[in-house]
Amino acid sequence: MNNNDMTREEAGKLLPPGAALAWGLAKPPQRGPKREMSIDQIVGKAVEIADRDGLAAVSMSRVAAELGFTAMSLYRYIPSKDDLLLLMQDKACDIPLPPARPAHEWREEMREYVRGTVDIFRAHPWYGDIPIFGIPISPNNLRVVDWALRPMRDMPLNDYEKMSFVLLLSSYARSYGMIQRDMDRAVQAGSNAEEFGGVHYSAALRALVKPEQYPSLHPIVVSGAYTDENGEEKDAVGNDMDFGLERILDGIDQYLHVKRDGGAVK
Amino acid sequence: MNNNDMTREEAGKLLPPGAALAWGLAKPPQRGPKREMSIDQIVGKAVEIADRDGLAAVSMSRVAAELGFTAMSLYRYIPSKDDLLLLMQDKACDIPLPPARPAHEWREEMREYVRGTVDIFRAHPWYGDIPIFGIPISPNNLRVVDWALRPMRDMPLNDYEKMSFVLLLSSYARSYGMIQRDMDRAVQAGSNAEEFGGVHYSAALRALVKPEQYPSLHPIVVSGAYTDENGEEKDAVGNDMDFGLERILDGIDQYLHVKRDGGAVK
DNA sequence: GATATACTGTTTATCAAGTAAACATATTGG
DNA sequence: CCAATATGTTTACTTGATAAACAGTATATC
Repeated sequence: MNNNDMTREEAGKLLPPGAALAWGLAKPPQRGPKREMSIDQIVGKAVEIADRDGLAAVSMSRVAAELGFTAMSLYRYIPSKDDLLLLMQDKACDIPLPPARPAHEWREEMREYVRGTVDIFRAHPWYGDIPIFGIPISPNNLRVVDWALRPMRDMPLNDYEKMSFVLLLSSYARSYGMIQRDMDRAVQAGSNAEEFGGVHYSAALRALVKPEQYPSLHPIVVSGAYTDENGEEKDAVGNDMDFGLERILDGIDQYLHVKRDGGAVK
Repeated sequence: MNNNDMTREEAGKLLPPGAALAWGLAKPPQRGPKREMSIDQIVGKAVEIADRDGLAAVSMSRVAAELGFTAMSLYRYIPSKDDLLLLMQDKACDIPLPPARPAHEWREEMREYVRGTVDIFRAHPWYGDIPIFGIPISPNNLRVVDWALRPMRDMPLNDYEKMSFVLLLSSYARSYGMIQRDMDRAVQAGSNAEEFGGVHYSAALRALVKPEQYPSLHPIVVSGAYTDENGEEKDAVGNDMDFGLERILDGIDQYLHVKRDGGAVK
């Protein structure tokens, strides 16, 4: 099928409106009064509010109010709140990427990708709260996917294998990003009030997680490793994120060897 | 600190109300009229609604109405909607676990865990839509964590290493579960209406994802692997989920070897 | 057994949020 | 110049969570 000669306008119609906006597929209006806002401005303010007060604080009225307009005015720019969320998500992905590395440094390049992704979750704690609608389809989000693929450009892998590795890395990055975010929050809240989750939970869980029902989990709850008290002393092998990540990289590495040498392992 | 002699009641006070309910930490009322509902019944109905019409369809009024009561009556049982969501999540984790395997079959046991987790996402497509509040603290959810730990019971790993491996497996399972869910949806929607995402997007993305801006992603979009058209023909190495999973298992395996043999690889 | 108490489910009432529709006003292509 | 098309605002509707007051009911206690 020859879809390659589809115009950007046509493409815009196939995408959800928010995605079309993110791609800049919107004919600038020819008549009518000058616009007093811009999509960038709106999304920027929304991100600002979410950074400050969380995603739940982002309402159409709040965003509009902080820009000095009424809620309904936003709908002249963005057709729905879901679209605003998509645009926020894409904005959070608008980060500078480090330069490419030589092919043999693929492990380090993958590490950079995972760190960079985790950093998005830390920089914008609300990022992980946006419901996932499906595969990424917005421009900056796709640049991040492209980044994930970059270290594999010279690997003898087919497209599905590459996508599988992207999934491996990105799902780990997401989960770790969320954990990291929660830990950031705990630190912040812990300094202010002693009211935070983890510590309280660990006492409760020790009373509830019985060895009979939870034979494998029990010792880990008792030791405090489950609720992650004393969060630092585990840095023997590198930090927590790196440990899991290196296992993934080892798994990838091994596959490459097997595929090249036909079964033998390094 | 000697937290072990905390009573279940005391523990309940430290947990969010929803979690306390999930653990059954609620003194049955001594006076007043007989209760006409039960928590199980409410949560069951909420799950039923979510299974049928999605998480957004679960409102206090809808749940109450389908049980023949008013919205406010639910608050006599569950203090807030967030608590209801936690209970739903826990209920979805109430699944039968396969019997333990001998230690040397740890790979298969981990596979079973990942498959089982993915199946939760498929059985309850709303499961992944529930916002994550932190680490699991409800009983069935923790049984699943215990399951994940089971294959590691005899491994020479410290608690943090075990938790890292759990994170590795569970984050992969979550991401793959969500993808699988979306694919299930696409199949369902595709048969009814041709209106579904993936296929439409792929045409649009081919027009937008230019090789200059997306050098690594472009070929994959063009081939259709990104939007996952022709979802089957990639079964050369086993199915899609297994491929990534085997890399994780290889990574774990290798670590075990290195740790035992002090650096050498199998 | 009477009654105060602690419950039950209901009714009524807020409040917030998303968004449709109608409106007055501002630009600009023809 | 003016019809057409925008813009931002006002008004209004809907849905959802949940607080508060209420009327009826079972039990503990006297």
